Amino acid sequence: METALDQVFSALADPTRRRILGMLLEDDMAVTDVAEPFEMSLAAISKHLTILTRAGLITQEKRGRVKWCKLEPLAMREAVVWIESFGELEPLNYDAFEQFLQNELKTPAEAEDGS
Amino acid sequence: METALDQVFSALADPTRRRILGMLLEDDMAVTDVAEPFEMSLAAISKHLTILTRAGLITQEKRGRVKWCKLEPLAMREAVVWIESFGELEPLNYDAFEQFLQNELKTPAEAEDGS
DNA sequence: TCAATCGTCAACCATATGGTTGAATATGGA
DNA sequence: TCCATATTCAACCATATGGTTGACGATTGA
Repeated sequence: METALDQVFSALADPTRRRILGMLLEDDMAVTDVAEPFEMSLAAISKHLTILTRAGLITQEKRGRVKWCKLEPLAMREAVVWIESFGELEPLNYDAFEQFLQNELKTPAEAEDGS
Repeated sequence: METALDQVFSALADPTRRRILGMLLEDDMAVTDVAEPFEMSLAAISKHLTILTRAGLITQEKRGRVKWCKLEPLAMREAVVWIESFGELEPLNYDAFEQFLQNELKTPAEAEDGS
């Protein structure tokens, strides 16, 4: 079984996908616009976007005939946390971790004071 | 051309290699000893170690007939820096994260019932 | 000296990955 | 309605990846 971490790291291992993430930092984008600066087919970019979506690094929402891509930096932070503390995290419960991150992002103040 | 970042991220994308890195956190190890807990051939582990070496995540030094593997955590820094360059990444709430970790590190049963 | 140990190499295999092209499926707008 | 636009699908291709086995070279130690 492929873990979330596997998917995040292998998604980040491709320069095209990292460049796409960098573009999405500016703003949400339509698939066609994401593909525009690349010298490869739209279908190829579409596949890259699927990989980024499965890794949780972006989400895609279809409005009309346009599918908008949005950066989801949460997924990357999981990777950073692993790198920064991979020794201690050995038997990490990823479900609980995900919940922790979700909670923290949703209500930072509440998460801080534990209420 | 494969960048350093490509190599680090794709090296980290494999669970066997992440586990090896975790083992090397404890201490330097001989190739044979690295391979021991895995249910795969020594040759397979040797290949994984080559990949980790090319990514700069470990170094290998041969003393006598034993080749010692040493963790090189600085190589991961480049990856962290790339990820953190994403401005939208809110700084992690380390206090809350610490609490989460403490809870995680208890036995699974304890963590489950929250005691 | 000579067998045992350490680790890699070479050949091979199955599957994954990253790309292509052309057809198909919405949806929007005139 | 009908065409253009947005995106994916399907088939295909070349190469990469992660594993195997068996042979091999280097080194140790009895």
